[in-house]
Amino acid sequence: MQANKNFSIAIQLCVFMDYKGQERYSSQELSESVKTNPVVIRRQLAKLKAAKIVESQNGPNGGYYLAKDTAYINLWDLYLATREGDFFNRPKPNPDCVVGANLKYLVEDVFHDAEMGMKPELSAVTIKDLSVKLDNLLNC
Amino acid sequence: MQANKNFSIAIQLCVFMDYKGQERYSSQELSESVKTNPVVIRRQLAKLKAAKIVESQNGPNGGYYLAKDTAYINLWDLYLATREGDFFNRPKPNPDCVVGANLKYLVEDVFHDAEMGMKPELSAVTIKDLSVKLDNLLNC
DNA sequence: TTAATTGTAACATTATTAATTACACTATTG
DNA sequence: CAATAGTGTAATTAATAATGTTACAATTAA
Repeated sequence: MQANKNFSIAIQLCVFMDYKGQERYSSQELSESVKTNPVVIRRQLAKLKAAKIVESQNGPNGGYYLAKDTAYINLWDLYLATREGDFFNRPKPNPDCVVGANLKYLVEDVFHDAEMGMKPELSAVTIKDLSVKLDNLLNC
Repeated sequence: MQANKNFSIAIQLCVFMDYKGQERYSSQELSESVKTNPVVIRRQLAKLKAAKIVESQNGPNGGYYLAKDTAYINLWDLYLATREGDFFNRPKPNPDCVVGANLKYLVEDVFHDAEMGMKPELSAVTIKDLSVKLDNLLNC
């Protein structure tokens, strides 16, 4: 269950689109950056579109592009856009065991709080920050 | 890759051992609580043993037991004990793409910080807290 | 000495994830 | 307005990862 691999892929796609200065990117181009299939990328981008982080244009010369200034796209935005299901997985509730039956209720608050504990750290970093960092990295 | 399901299982095992007041628990008993195979449980418990959270005794009437007062076992302890690999998964570095090749370096700091952002929340909750909460839940 | 237990490796199975194929839909361009 | 290059997404297949199982050695209590 590497659901959160999609989070990293989303980051990579956004940094890629920011760093290269093109107007639009086809799912084919983007898939080469991540080394995967264009359809996989389109599925990821569908989530980012739903979160208003990217937009797309159909037809020839179409493709994807960032919907706003990358100084206003932070990693928490991408985290939420790609998040799915529960943050921490749990075994299925077990009705034959008082603990197994109720674990969900015991941990739901603290799991939620733990997840929210990441928000300040992830919010503090934007795609632009990462592009700049990449630039510095390459000029050394 | 739901590696963190093991975290929930570890919590369940510890609460189970605290809540029921037995001296020892066989992997068989514990596996029934989680509805899994005893060997799976022994593998989890091996990690908790390495972290000095549980101990075990071989032979007849042997089994597992908590190594210390549950007021001194918190969820961050269990998180660390069951943690494996990277917190956020990433696609494999792609040498053919400047972004894909360097993503790791771009995100390692913020991913680490995000993970540490959970520490205060998880440290604040002990196994004893959860046992008490379970008790309250059942007496309503 | 027997039986009940942990410890762990090797293997099998299942479930999840990712890749692929296929094709409808859209929009640009000649 | 036809051809083309793209997105959108469903259905299927393949690959991978997670989990479960078997087997057996080591340990220890009775």
